[in-house]
Amino acid sequence: MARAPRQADIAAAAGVSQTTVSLILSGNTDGMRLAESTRLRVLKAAETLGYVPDPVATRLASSRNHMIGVYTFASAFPTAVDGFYYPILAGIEEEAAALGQDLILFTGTGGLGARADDKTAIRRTRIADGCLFFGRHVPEEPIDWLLGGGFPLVYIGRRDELAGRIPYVGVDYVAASAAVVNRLVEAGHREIRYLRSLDDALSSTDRERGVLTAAASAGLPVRRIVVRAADAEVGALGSEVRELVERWRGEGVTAVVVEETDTGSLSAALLDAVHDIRVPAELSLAVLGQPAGHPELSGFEVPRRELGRQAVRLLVDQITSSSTGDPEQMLLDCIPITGSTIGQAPC
Amino acid sequence: MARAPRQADIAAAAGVSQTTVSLILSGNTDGMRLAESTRLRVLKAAETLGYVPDPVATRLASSRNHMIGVYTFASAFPTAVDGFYYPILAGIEEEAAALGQDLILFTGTGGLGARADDKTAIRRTRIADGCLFFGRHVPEEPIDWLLGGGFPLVYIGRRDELAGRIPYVGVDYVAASAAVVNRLVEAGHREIRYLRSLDDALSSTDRERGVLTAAASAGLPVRRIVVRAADAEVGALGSEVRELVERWRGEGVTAVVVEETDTGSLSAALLDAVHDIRVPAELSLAVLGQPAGHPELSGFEVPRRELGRQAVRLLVDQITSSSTGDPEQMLLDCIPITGSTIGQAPC
DNA sequence: CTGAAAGCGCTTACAG
DNA sequence: CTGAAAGCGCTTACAG
Repeated sequence: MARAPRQADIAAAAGVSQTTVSLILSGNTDGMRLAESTRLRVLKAAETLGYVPDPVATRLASSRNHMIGVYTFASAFPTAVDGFYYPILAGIEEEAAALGQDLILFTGTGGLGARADDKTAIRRTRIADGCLFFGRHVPEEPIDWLLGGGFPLVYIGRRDELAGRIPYVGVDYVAASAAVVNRLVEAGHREIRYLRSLDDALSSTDRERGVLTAAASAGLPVRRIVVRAADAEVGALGSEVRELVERWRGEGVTAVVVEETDTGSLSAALLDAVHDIRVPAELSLAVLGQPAGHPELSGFEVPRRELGRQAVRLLVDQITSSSTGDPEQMLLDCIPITGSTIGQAPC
Repeated sequence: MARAPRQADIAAAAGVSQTTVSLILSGNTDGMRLAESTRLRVLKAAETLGYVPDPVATRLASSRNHMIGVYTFASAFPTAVDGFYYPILAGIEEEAAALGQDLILFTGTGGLGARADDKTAIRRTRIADGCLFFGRHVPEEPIDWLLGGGFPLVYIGRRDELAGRIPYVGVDYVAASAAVVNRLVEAGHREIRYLRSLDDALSSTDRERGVLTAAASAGLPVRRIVVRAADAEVGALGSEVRELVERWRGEGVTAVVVEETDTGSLSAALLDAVHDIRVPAELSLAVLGQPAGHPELSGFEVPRRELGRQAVRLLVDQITSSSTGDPEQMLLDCIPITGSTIGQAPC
């Protein structure tokens, strides 16, 4: 079939120049006196020919394409942790649609078929007007390169690399975790254990900071127990946690606080381990981040969808204002979950 | 800071022409005798300057940018039906990464902030090398327009619109559904009910065709019961299905086949309705498409991840071969699930 | 062995 | 009121 019509075709049909067509179609007619009849003639011709602007050419000429990138360091759709990432992506898409932005998912291979390194792949994000990054890992060189070039970017999750120059939308895990411990203290718990995974991500260390700070100001030495959740085989992790719980019961522990990780394996192991224990009568349980499908668990929920939405807003702000001020960094509050697994401490 | 380097900058740095840079970087040096030293000098300069080809310009000049679009008619990340779409998207991403393609998610608003119609939004997909479409809806005009222009596209899900000219990757629901009924027949069931939603999508009518055909060839009049699953309020649907099940028990029904829809509301309602019934001793159950989290249900599973993967392969095939032959259309087999909800019919 | 030139389809000063 | 021209950053004949 015939090739797609372009502005030149419309110009020929309407008897004007291609420039005039561009001006009229873009609505950019402010400064010009234009015969209304000409305008209508051009619009009619465009309609008749079925004209659609070529977005590639538009972008090349105008350097805005209303596309924002999403770069994930692993897979954007990891199978093991569906419930974790999906709401974030959903929030990103929702807000992007609301702001009229298309999304480019960078798969990390760099579109070259070859196994490109992060460096090349990350640089490719420049095709978009700006980019969202997420993943635990900050490859400093290419991110610094983008930042230095004034390329708008926003990380999802708090970041302190590159001297704090990375814009991000994170979660206030410190406050939320402290609040959970306070709640336990108010319910009379004094022997509390905090179960966390072997993980140095800020989302983990921030939680720990909140727990330990709250415990300290309540004059309470919370014991921190680290298990190698992420690495452990499921079976091994399960029996490790079961032994822990058994020991704690002997030690008079009345409450356990557990960190939720992206895979949910640690909280799952704990839930399994307390299967025969009456919760909260015999033992209170609190999660720092609620796993999907467990609305009964007391603690807090991570505002994942909102995280995605806010990240898009921040990014689009950056793009449209092109401000070179301080990096935009913000923390979102978690959603407190009352649940039914925190009870009064047994006397 | 300085603008992004382009080929001209490399050319200046290496003391060659921009053409030579383009040739060397694209690896398009077959027909030319090129001093290895020049080649290295250019590559070095590109590396030093941190050159990244502008994909927009590349695309405008060469009509390839290693990006494939994903156009969904609603949201790509609908909240209600996570389990349904997620594996398809995961498959798309996986295969796209394997083939070195980035993904553009078209949000459907057309990138203009304004509420653009499908027509405009769909035409925008032309920015990519090709596009995957999914959704129950085929807006014939813009799709025809893309097809007519030779734009590579693949639908996810079987389509018969536009005189069968739409390339797709679908699922062989007819065969899979027939197999389920055959299995019930072999287990001695004669009074079977088929529960389906009020839905005219091919994925629904194909299932029905399989069920009815298999029943007919077994000499068995399967009663087809249509409930308005999709539209019904959850409560209303629940009680409607509960009444049905009660009636069926009085009629001596020994097996129920239920269609799985994207929201899963119908199978959920059925599971709830048979809560007090011993399955499969008193009643056998089969699902035409297994809902997440119910590995015990007999029937088949839709190969969703594979659907995404194959769609990408077909699309990339189209893009790279630019064949103008018959539309590529393929059906994937479902995965039979033995499960534990089909038993021998009570005598 | 390498470069000057045209062209992809637009936008945007600039000139009448 | 409208158009000729340059330019966005590439690729691709074509010419030496």
